[in-house]
Amino acid sequence: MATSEIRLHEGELNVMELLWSNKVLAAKDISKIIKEYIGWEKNTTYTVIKRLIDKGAIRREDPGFLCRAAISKRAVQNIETKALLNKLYNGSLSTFLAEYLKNQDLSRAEIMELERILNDQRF
Amino acid sequence: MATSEIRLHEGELNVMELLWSNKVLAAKDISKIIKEYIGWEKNTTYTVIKRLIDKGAIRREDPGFLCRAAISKRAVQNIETKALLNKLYNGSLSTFLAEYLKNQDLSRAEIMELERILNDQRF
DNA sequence: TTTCTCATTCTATTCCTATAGAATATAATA
DNA sequence: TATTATATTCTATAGGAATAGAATGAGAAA
Repeated sequence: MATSEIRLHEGELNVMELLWSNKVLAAKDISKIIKEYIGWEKNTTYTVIKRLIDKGAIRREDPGFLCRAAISKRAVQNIETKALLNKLYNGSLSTFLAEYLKNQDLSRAEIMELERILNDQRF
Repeated sequence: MATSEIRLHEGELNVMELLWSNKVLAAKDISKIIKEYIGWEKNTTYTVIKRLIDKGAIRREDPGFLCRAAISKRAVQNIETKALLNKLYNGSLSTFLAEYLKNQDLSRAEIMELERILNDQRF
């Protein structure tokens, strides 16, 4: 169903991030920006935009070849996060967190920050 | 440098999971097990094993075409997790957690479980 | 309206993944 | 040892991703 299955790759996210921060952008402007920041030739960007339209991640509006995100960053985060949890952590956030803490080792301040985040959530 | 860059895909993880739970397995046995559980033809499994050897994720020992994981599950978890955090959460676990809590909504019990995990870490 | 420039689309290459058939080598057995 | 079965390697197809050159179309300027 619609947005629920859209997986985005690194390259595609370059474009989507732009659209998430700017409501609407013309394809030509996207290609200019990406040329400047990432170095892609304009054609590369157009190809990626096309793929994103095909995937349903971008809506095209004419005239002007305006692009608008058709999927929110939040949705993409959910999809990708779920994918990672399923792939390596039994689908479980607790497992994820426990492993993460074991593997990295966070400063006391960082841990407190996480606790604060959890607390905020509590109510 | 060595294991630090190894990205593994769904299909490859099927094989790695087996090696992470069983120290050593002969390629032929892996292919039997995967045939049974996932349905891949043996050749498919051999191809994937080969790729994993090339990538440095599996070490082959002969005679017997024995396979042994050359990268730990923990390392793979780290790599993939870091990739996700960079990709969508500014590389930050706090951002990740905050967003996750906003997006899903966990039961009080689940949140307490997370707090417990954080506390355990504290010392 | 001709020319030029920029925007857009088409086509193509390389590489990786998924998948497996065909071929060969090796081991088991008759 | 000749035969059969199983293990292993080789080769191949389709499809997706990254990347961009070439061709075309449309608007601006002369």
